[in-house]
Amino acid sequence: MSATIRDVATQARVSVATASRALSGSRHVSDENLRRVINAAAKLSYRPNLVAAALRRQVSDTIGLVIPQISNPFFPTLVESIEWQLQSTTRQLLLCDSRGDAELEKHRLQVLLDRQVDGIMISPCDALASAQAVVATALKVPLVQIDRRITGDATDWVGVDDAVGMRLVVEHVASLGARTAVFVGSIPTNSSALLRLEAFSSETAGFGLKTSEALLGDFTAAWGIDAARSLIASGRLPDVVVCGNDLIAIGVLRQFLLAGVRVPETVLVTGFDDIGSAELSAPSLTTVRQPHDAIASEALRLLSERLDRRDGPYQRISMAPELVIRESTTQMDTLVQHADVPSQRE
Amino acid sequence: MSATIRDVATQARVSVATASRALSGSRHVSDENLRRVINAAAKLSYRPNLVAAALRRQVSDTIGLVIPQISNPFFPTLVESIEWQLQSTTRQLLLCDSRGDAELEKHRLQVLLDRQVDGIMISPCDALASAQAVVATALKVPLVQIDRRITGDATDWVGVDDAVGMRLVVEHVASLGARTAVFVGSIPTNSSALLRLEAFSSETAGFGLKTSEALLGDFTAAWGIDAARSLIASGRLPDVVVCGNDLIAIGVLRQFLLAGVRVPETVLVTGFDDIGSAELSAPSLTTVRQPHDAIASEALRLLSERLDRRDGPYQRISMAPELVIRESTTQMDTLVQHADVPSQRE
DNA sequence: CAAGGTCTGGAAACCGATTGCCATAATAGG
DNA sequence: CCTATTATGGCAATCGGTTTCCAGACCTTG
Repeated sequence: MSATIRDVATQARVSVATASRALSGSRHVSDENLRRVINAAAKLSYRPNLVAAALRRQVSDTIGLVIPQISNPFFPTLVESIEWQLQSTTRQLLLCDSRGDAELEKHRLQVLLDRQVDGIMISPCDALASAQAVVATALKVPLVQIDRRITGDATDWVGVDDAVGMRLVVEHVASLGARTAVFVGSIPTNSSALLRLEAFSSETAGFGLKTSEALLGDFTAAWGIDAARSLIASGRLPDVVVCGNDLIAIGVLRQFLLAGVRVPETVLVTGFDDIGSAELSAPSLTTVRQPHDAIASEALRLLSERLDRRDGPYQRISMAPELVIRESTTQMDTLVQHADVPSQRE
Repeated sequence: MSATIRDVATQARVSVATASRALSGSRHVSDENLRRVINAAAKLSYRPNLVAAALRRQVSDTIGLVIPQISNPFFPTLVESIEWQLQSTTRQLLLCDSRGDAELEKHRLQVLLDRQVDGIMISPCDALASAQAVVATALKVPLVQIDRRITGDATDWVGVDDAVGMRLVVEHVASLGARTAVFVGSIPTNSSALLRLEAFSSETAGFGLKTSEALLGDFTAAWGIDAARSLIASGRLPDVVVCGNDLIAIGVLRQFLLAGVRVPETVLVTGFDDIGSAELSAPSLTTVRQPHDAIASEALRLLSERLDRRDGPYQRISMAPELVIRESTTQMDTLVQHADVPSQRE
């Protein structure tokens, strides 16, 4: 097997304590011994066993990340930011996908605790059903919620300001002259779904837009397609379809295209998140850009603060998002080319 | 702090050995003692420290996964499959993103080894530059390459059969009457890029398609956009643009749409991978579907086989993909609606 | 009834690091 | 010159489990 610190110590003719100190620099050792230990370690290609170190130090240099679904394209970008920023520390990421199932999520949290993670970042899949487990976990280990959060204010949280994002959207479409709007979102079991829905209601009221009943499903393109189909079937399209996230919006765009409903000429469409395909859809999608990097770095900052001070008041950091205006709310030259295509509906 | 097995033993009035055996079931203990240990553990809400167990058992129940880039939408689906299948074992996933950088990748592998992972799954970012580190790592721990692989046959591998996939594509477009084809792919630094490029050449030759020089960049939509722009600028569009992956194809579609080049009427476009947005693009994309779940389960099977038998011949498992025919190579009713739009070219 | 086997429990070693504590040497201060 | 302080090294405890080894009880079997 591979060399242990005992082998290094023997080879360097010093005690294990000295070898350990020389390698970790935790205390000063004489130049002579330092040199011998370094050489011995190199000669044996010594690599410290991090499991053993974790056991003794009671610090695993590992943080757990629990997300609802990695295949929802919003999360990979977030994971990427987190993973990248972690990489500059010595910490490593233990990834868990809860599949949107609070029971499974609870189990995952338990396993992370058993593995002695130093901290946990979680985007709880359900504002209510996740609450108990998240709170219980937060009592045992530094925990920061990210993006989504449970109801109540039991832990640190960092995410986008959904209300501001929705305001930007509504303000924008109102300025384009939209008078009627409909919200296509997700059933509000998680905080993002709920906050966006609420913000849509209050902002449309504020800007004097007429709304009809929101269509609620889940955060998938498939639901966007269904919703668009019902809207078309209802025979009354609003001026703007405001979607709860980009996936839904892309589904809506897709279905409108198939049905010959022209976007943005006949109806405007907006999304939320700014996932990669938002700028590649046809038409490209006006949406609210989430500041992943900033969210990731704030989350890590909160986590390390908690490591230093386990008590202290909880913080909620909501980051202002940015509106990205694209074709789905703009008359573009290229789309004008198709202006002679007969519209399916008035 | 939380209870240890010593506390449980004391509470149950048995030795730690008995407590351990009762809880793990590694040896039979009397009904009476079993009952007492179970009760004591429940009473103290005992949870075993998995770090300690890992140190003693020399098994961490952790496997490392190294991928080139989590934000490339192909990988999240793969990660999801792996993570999900792992979940039914007791193992956990340590995720590493190499950012397409062989040096970083090497460092990540080293850290995984230091953490005593039981096995590693890696999609090497560079067929040549990754080779040394991958081979060296495979000597120390069971390792299976997944999707991409290094040149040479040093380790187990499981992935899609790129050649078959490309044959399906070429066969399909040839059957639609395409006579000229151009490949838009990635510079062949990784195996997927190389194998698809090579297969394109041989299959087009086999089916008697004329090709012009391949356009090579990277596996991004941005490159697809660039490539499409050059194709248009060159003034001679082929009958079909075969792309190295879906992201590129989506970029190509996007640029063609902007430029008024009609797909599939004027030119056919195909992708590879079948990422989520392939069926949502406009037009939806004909592509080659990767069997993620099968790849993931085979990879895990190979890994456990290696855990049992460290030696033994290396296996390469290539899974046959499936062709998914969509609008980008089919005349669809909805697109016929636009038939009166003047074509931009000839 | 003796000899061998099976079953169960406990003491202690062990995994591989880190670190508290003590001993010794060297240096400084009075 | 003697004491106080600092620098350095090593022994051994420790983290929290698992597992080896041994002992004693009980059971078979010839």
